[in-house]
Amino acid sequence: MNVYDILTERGFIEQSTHAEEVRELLGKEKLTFYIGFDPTADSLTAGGFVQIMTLMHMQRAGHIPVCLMGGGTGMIGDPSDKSDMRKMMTVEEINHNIDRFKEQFARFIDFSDGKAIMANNADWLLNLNYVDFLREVGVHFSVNRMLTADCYKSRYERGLTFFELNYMIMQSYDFLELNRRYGCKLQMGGNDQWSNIIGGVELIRRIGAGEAFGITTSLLTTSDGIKMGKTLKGAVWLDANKTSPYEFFQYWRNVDDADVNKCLRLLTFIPMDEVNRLSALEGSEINKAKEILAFEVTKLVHGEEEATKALEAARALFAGGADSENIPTSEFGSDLFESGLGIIDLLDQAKLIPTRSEGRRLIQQGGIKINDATISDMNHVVKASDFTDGSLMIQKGKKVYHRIKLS
RNA sequence: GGGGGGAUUCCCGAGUGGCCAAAGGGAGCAGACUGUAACUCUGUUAGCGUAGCUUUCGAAGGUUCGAAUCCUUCUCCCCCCA
Repeated sequence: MNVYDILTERGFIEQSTHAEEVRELLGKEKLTFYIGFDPTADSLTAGGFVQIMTLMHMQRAGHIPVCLMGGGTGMIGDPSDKSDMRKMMTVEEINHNIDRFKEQFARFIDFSDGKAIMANNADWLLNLNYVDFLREVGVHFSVNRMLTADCYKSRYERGLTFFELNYMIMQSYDFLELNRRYGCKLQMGGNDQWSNIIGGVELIRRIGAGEAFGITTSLLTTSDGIKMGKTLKGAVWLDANKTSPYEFFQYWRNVDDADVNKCLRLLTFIPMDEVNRLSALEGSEINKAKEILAFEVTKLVHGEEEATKALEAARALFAGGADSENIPTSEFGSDLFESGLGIIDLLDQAKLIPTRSEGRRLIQQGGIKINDATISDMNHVVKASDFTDGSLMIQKGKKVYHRIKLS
């Protein structure tokens, strides 16, 4: 099966510049293609994982992915989808982020024997000669046309700087440069990148550098069209230090019923007939599908061992399973509880609340339980005698469980 | 360069001397209902504490018993004209 068909079937593809031609090309030759990533944070997010899945599908089909780090474009910031200009990042921040990205990519993509390429557009963007660039590249862009692009349209009223207007040109130039360096013929990216991608495709074609294609993929949004991958703590990160495997697992375990199908298609390699069977489950049965979804995604990102731990912890907490070994836990010295520790202090020290006021609020509203008993007094004191076998369970709200162990 | 408008708590957006920690909506959190879902309803959303106190309305000063609201300077943004 042609990888284009696979991507279509799984719902990755949103738009293609030349659907039939690309499909044909992907079926008959080993194609070098690229996806760009802006190093705006020190870890990839759930949204970026869809792009990684795209890379993986393509690599499995024998094509050669180029992971382009936006070391140069990151210094500008993509104006699409941003209501205001993104804050400027320092070179140090950007380089640090790129290093983290590289580590993460290495977990998903095989870079051995030229099976994939890592590139950084800082290599060619930072030393561009302004006049040469304008003469070679700038002449091919019509400002009138650029302004009609969706990503700029929204900015037209709120203001768009020349600085940002150049983003599209730089990204287009990236494609040209990759085309020259590696014979890269295809650029993929999230659907919000459509304008920028067409820019590159047109540039290559106009300059006479041969054929070029673009494909955009589905964004990870909920059925309401809102971006997925956000939690109270911010984004869902792929970095285990920023989002623990358990939290990561729980995020997918809790997606809306309506989003199960999409997540299974985009975030796992589960065969489509199985995906369809799972997402067709009704009522509480669909929880099985969610569990599989959470397990599979966590396995891809954090490995099977961590996924199993997360699954067991979740089952222990929510389904009354026996093994509670993998539940999120903090250890405290037993001397802390000799004379008793205030409930607010405990929540605070276990990092379960951002402020003590939040803790009081939770208690007032009956959102805190210790060993299954609701705590209604905010002056409640937790004593050593509350521990069973040196362990105590705190429940915050309905879904957040945290165990305190004495050390 | 000239003229006009604006900057409010996570976001949007009211508020034009005390009744303002600041309306309303969004989003989040909690409770009820549930399937660790959705919907709906209720509560809640600066901090510390339960007496109240402290910090907050772009920044710094000033007027006043008292300012997010008035004055001065500054920074940034938008619009119109050139």
